[in-house]
Amino acid sequence: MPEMPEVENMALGLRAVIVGKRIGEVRVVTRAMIRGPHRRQWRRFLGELAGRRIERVARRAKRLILVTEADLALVFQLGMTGKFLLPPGGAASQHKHTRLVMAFGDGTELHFVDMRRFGRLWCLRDLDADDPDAALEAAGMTPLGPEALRIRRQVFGEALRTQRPVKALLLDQTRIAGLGNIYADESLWAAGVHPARAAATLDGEQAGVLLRQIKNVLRRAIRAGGTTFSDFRNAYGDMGRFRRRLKVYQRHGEPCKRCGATIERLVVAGRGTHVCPRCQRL
DNA sequence: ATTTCATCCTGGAGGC
DNA sequence: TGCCTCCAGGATGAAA
Repeated sequence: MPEMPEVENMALGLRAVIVGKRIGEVRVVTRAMIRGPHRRQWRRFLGELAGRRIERVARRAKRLILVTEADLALVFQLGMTGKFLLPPGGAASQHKHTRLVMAFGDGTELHFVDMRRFGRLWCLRDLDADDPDAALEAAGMTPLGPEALRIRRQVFGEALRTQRPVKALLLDQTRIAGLGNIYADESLWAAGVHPARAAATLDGEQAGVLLRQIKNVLRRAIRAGGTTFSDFRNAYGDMGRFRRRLKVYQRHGEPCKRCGATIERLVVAGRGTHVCPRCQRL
């Protein structure tokens, strides 16, 4: 389940390898993943990529963006299991769940692999890589809130003015963009806030602590290479190292690392939620 | 308008 | 062993 730290690590890995490469052919294996205004003409759009160089690899929240010459852009929304692989054997090692193959002029290949097919690819033109939001919205993508690592305290406070559970707010990409289920649970534990608590009941100090912990958890997860549960790998196939640093996620039945109470699992905002009943009071 | 819920999809887990 | 059912989980669009 790639969240922002996983996508950031994918972007880092890809950037080092594919920026400057010239695209040869793009083969779409699963065309149902194609979105955007050029959906009907996807074959033509992908044909236009041929011969162009990759200029940038960018990230916006959980979306990974490849920008080519002439400002053509491929925006990947990775869903549950989407990932990129740079198979050393090229086409010979195509994976069962490969959905798209980008072949480069030098003979290497980039594979997009997505077992559960929740991943989407938006094809769009005229993307300003320094400020992609306008183009993303024009293409029909859901508008995103501020990046979780960049959101300012006051904006976060305004987002909290709702009776929804605070966890639902953290998962709402239109209010704060980048968190998913793992890092929402981890941030709430670090801040000592119960996920089911109505967001608006946090006072100013608690809101500040929560935001600091969100940024802290995300930064540490990025540095650790992300979290691997079943499926995440970076472009080289390596697993993330953050899993053993997790304090609550998927640790139900085990002791809290802060107080020793038994971690519980419940459902909040329709999602499996992990909480220390002693450290995180309602 | 705001919030919840079903849907998509597959592999793995658990029941019998 | 093997078949069956159930479930996770991000984003979306429909329903409440």
